[in-house]
Amino acid sequence: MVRKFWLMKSEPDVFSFQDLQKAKKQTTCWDGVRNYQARNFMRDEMKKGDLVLYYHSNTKPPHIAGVAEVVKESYPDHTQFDATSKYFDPKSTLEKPRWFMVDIKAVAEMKETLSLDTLKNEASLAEMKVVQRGQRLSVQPVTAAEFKRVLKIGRTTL
DNA sequence: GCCAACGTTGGC
DNA sequence: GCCAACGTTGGC
Repeated sequence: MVRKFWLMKSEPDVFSFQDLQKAKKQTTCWDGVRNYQARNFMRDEMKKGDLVLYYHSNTKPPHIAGVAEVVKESYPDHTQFDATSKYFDPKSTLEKPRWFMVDIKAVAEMKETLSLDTLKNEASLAEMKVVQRGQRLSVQPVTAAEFKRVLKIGRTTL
């Protein structure tokens, strides 16, 4: 099995990489994804041991903050069944859950965070989805080369 | 806070 | 199954 690489977006005001580091076992469930494409990546393709670039969106400047690892493969997102949750989905049932999530664990904080500007100015990263205009997907695949390059620019080793 | 880009919903 | 209306994302 080949390890794959991903980028996941989170608003630091909601749940930052530092929050993840402080969390129990430095692990969290990635609840609240309500986009089919992002769900499919989590449900079908993310495997234990895959590595994740943890991206802070909706902040100034937006940036890659750290690296995390998938520690639990997809299972139903419990918030879809919770009527008090803003992620509640009345069309979802226990028998046929619509939304899935994975657990990720903090691995390393970026020694130098990589701003979106930096990413955009990096020719070798021009193909990264996150630098492309209008790209809203909150879970997206990253190539091994891109992942490696990001770590190098961020002076970060695992 | 604005708004462009995109995804989803629902009437027809 | 089309597409207008609406809601959300997320950079700026």
